[in-house]
Amino acid sequence: MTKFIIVDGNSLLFRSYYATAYASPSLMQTSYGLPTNAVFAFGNMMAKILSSIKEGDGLFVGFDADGETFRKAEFSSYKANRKPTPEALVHQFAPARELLDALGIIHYEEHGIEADDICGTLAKKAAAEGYEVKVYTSDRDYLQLVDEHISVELLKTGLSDTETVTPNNIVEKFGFTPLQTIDYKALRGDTSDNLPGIPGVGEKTAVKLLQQYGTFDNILEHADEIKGKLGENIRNNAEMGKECYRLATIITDAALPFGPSRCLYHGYLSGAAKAYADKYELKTLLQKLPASLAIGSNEPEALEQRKEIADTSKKEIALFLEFKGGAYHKEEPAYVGIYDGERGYFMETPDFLKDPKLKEFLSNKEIITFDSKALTYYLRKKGLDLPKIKDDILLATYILDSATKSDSQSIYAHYGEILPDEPGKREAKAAFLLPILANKAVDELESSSSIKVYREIELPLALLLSEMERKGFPASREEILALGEEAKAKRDRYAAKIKGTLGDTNPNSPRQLQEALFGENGLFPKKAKGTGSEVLNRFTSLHPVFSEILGYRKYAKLYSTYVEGLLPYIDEDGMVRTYFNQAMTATGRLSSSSPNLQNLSGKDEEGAKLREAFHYEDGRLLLSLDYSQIELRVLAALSGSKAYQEVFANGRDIHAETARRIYGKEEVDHDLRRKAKAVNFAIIYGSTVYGLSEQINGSLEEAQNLINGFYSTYPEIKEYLEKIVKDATSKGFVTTLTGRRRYLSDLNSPNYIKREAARRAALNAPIQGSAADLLKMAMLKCRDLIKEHGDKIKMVLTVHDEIIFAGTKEDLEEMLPLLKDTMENVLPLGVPLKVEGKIGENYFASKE
DNA sequence: AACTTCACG
DNA sequence: ACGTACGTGAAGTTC
Repeated sequence: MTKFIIVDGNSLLFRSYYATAYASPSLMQTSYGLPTNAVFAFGNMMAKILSSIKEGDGLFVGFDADGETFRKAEFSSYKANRKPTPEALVHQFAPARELLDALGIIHYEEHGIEADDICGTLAKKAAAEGYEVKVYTSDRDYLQLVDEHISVELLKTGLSDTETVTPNNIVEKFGFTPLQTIDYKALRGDTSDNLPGIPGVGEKTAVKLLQQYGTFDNILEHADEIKGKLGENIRNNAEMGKECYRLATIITDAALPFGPSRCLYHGYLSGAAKAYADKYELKTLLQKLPASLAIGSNEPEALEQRKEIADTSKKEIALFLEFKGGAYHKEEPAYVGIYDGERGYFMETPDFLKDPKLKEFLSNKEIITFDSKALTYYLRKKGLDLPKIKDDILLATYILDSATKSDSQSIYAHYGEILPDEPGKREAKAAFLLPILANKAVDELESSSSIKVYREIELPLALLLSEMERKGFPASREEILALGEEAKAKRDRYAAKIKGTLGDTNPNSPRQLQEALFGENGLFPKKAKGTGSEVLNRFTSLHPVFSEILGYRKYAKLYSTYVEGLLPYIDEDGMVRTYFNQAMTATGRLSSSSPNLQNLSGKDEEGAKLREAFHYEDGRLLLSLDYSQIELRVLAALSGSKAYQEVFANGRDIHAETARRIYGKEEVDHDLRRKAKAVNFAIIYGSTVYGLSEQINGSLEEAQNLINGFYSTYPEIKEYLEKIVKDATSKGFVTTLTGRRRYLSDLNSPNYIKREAARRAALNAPIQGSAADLLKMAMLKCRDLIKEHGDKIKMVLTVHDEIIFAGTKEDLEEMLPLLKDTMENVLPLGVPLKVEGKIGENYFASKE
């Protein structure tokens, strides 16, 4: 029989605190002042539990997430008389969970469910699946779970010992059977939960009544037979007793996002445990942990170099490749690190690539990688078939926390591992650790309900992106060069004019410009600070130099960023190969770099000319499909505002319609529409009244009136935004449609500026992030659709709300309506999505 | 390395 | 009384 240990984390942590709080005159604490007495005792207890199990046994810790539970909702004084949790203990809540992470122990908590319900549900499930379950707790309510396959270890005060309760000894020890635990509580109540039970019924009377009548229900039925004050009390307090009965009943069918099989214990990483012990200065923790369950201290001599791929029967293997500067498009990795299920080793890249076993190796294995987009790009470049990718640590850690730094050093360090500097051994150890890290990361993804985004969106998307990167986006070197000559000439003409007014001032230097324009001896002393276009535009009527500087900037930007900057990236075959960064942004969007193809100018005449230079030479055309106002439609969906949704459902102009409703006019001119548009954007950016007033060049009062008007027109949006901030403040993160999270620790910052910035980010991230989710899902669906239709066209670029395809005119014309339909129906939102598309012979023409 | 500016959604 | 719209990347200057 396989063991399955379940721990009530809250119960153990409280006992740990009180067991040590009185014992030592002053609380244990770290050199930086954090109390650690509870985590110390908690850690010792967990070490003891670890010593009692072996690899493959079940081990799980459940916690209460917060005070808001259904019991509280049903019975307002539930646990109301509890003493407030000591502050020194509160500070140890997070470290206790961190300890479990460091030890590789699965734990879970969920808003609205108590630890009992989580543990109870898991205990019954595990027992049903044939595990021998043991539950550690100090709470006697758990005795109701006891059955043939579930025993309870009651923690004694002081934690020195536990009392084992089984079906065989429960009656002897307590006087009632497991299920009578609930009846007992209905009668006796529970002072610590503030449940009164039946007045006048104590331990003795409760046991006596249960022995006579069996159940609380039966007692009520025979209440008339019970004489005297006792009978009277029972009859008068039956309702309260029933209430207590309900509250004491542990839920054993809670909807948990995981099952027992996810809680099997696979050991702890020595590095992670050490990092934890160091951080909290727990000197004796490590020696108490059973060495037999330690993993990760791979012997350096085991990380050997090999000339050939080693034979292995294992289906899952790990590959780790690192490219200089992350430039996997052009660099060669010096070594390939391999973990084959038994050995961690490394090969020189040429040995790996020319190994006769490579093809078969890749086609038969499932690969765990650090960065599957880089790996698959490289394999494509080498003309190799792509393996099945099982896990990608870079993507997994990004989904777990979008703020994670994406370099291997930081990610391994997060799991307490340090990669050696020595080339070769570094790759070997990194590969060796990948399955362990993947296990942990996947567990965390499951408990944070983010496994779907990871498996169904990000992992498959990596493959699509690597293909897009590899194919490239077409650019004409000659045309860009010609554009550059023009831009350079215009830039220099402006430079000469500026020199006439400002002398040797470098127009590229904001500092020198500031001095020359607004300095003590400048043109307009102290008239403004900063020299951004916003500022300069305000002065254009006073002196020609302001427009000249703006002109200079425009052509300087065009020349340096879009001509000089871009040319080196145009490959021999006329393609530009960008990197789509998939683990970069805070909200879930992609970004593009080296070069950035997501910010090519395109708004004015010069931008048009630039975009015209992006085209094929072989007759293929481009098709651009973009979502119209996707973020505002997402807001309509998320907020549930019927009025806002209707505007889109009726195909109306959202800005004009918002203006009509705010101003209460049938006819709205351009200016009113412009202002309403600003409000719509202000809402999704979480902007303040002041911010909006700046944007519309109006008064604070006008801005306030606009916002008030917006909220009274769409009251659900106001409620939605308030709820976002409230939830984010208590939970510490916001989520998108797919459950993608963004953590915002600064929502509780004492610093006003940081707090407000976090509030705005909290308001925007679900909107921007959900739009990103939709686009990514649409990309995957479009790829599948293209495949179904014979792979005649290719996806080549994506820019936040747009996807660009390439192919012949005929093929694009055939696919356009299908792709448009796929994008518009990517997910039912309760508000229609609108996609506009056009085929053109260059990037500009496909957009106009 | 930090700051400023400006290109995009 | 604070300061002031979200998310990016690249280039140039200044420290």
